[in-house]
Amino acid sequence: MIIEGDAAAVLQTLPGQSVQLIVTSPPYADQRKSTYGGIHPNEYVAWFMERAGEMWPVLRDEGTFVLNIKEGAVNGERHTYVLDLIQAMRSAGWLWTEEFIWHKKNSYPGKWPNRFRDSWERLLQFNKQRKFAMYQEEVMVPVGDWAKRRLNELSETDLTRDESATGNGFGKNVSNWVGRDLVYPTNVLHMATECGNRKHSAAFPESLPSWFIRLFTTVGDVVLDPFCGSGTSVAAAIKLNRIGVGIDIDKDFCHISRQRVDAATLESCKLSLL
Amino acid sequence: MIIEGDAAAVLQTLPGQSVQLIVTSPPYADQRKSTYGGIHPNEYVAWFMERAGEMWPVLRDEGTFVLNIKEGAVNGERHTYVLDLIQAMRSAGWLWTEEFIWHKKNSYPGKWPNRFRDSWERLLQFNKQRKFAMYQEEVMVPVGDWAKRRLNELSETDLTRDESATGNGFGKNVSNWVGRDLVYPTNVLHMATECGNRKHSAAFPESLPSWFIRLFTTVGDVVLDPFCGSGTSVAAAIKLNRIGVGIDIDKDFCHISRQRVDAATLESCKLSLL
DNA sequence: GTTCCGCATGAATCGATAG
DNA sequence: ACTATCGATTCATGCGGAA
Repeated sequence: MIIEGDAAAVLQTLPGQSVQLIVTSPPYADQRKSTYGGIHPNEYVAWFMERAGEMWPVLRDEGTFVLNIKEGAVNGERHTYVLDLIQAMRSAGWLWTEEFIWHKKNSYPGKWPNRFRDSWERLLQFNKQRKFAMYQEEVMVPVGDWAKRRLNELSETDLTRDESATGNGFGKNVSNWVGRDLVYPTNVLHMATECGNRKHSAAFPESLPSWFIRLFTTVGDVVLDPFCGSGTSVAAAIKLNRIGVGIDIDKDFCHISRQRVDAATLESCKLSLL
Repeated sequence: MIIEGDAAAVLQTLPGQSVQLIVTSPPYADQRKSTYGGIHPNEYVAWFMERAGEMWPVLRDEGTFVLNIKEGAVNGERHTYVLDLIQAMRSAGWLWTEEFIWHKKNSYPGKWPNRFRDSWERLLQFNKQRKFAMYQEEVMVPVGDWAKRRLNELSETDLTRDESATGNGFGKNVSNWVGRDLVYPTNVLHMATECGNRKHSAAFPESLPSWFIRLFTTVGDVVLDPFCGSGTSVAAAIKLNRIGVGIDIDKDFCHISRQRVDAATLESCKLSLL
């Protein structure tokens, strides 16, 4: 279900304790001006906390809030509004459980005299209480793929400089996994951004919300994205047989989202027949 | 050179404006109690800032301070002392230029009910002013395989995209790209942790300080590690023909460091004969 | 049906120029 | 002096058409 409107208002219409997972990538400060009007970094925390306050009653006590965000560079310095945001969330009662790293393999190109390309984003996990639902087995990784991916990275990057340490550490580590089928992942996720022919400004890849949906919800749970954009998270939820709810203030985005959601629903129907 | 003592005191004995790069992995809060006495997270910022204040006059104006740190989990939550530390550094006049991510490829296995293995650490870059020394070419990495195809015959896209400029950009572009086999890295570093043959309980791999030493200094510059532990950074500096200075409060660590430094110096001497 | 190749496009950032 | 706009720089990916 896609609802058009400001999350601050729409959230008040949702029933309390109904959502198991909020996973969202809100407009970053001073970004996406064309679609969201661009919130100034200095006003961003107040803007966000107003909406986070409405999310609290909607989220189930054992639910989880995953926030994808990254601060930009201003006057040669990283802006601190994300740090302020974490502190503000804690002051409001949220627990800052974890910070995952999304390593974007295809980051935006460019060259500057004082800085390299920004190739990662934060995935902040907040909870209402220390005990929350987590299904770790759902995101386990086949050991074969794990090893293959690591070896790929080895050849691609400057890891060759790390010969001695890599040789010892990696080899030793591999021997630990021999004989196992599945291993638990870490808090570093490697995924490429979507920069294909979609109309919308490329959000995160569907595999990202999909990962957190499998980790923090089970079939039939409600997944909410209060800034759903083109509906990536909602479509991911539906494909995983969760109930996806998306909110966006932009009419065109809502239209795109509904099309994606319908396509995902249809796909789920077909799969259920097999 | 390895100096035994508390960094707060020893730093006062170093000449001003003498250090081009400070790269260090200080004792983490509430960690390594057996060796450093363990600073409580709530006292950590004050403890650190006292020493950072002594680093300021020692560091050259165009120099850089790279800090390797990661907060642990306390009562199911990530502690916020690193966030507080960044804010405190900025209040003291330091510029928070960048946050690199060190992705530890071979973090130790382990399982917790509410958390995956922590596989990354922060590398905070601070500067005294916006203009600082940076030698980006020294850390370039091999280009991806995609380049071979594309550069065989330069596509029209590159031409048209550069046409939007003044028109002479294209010719420049060709000369820059043809035959290129190296590209600039990103702010995500993939390096394995060093396996624990060292006495130091949290040693980072030598490739890590080595990378920053090549990036932020040139031959003959002074590199300082005020919490040098087993001397990894100092040895790395010497192998790169920089002047390495290490400080540590622990006598045994200083002993180990001196042995490593001597070995590195001897190696440099041998190499210079070739 | 595979594989290969051309191609557009990104949550970017800085410095210079213009108002 | 300070803000707003614009040009320049650059790398990895997935899509669609072609071999």
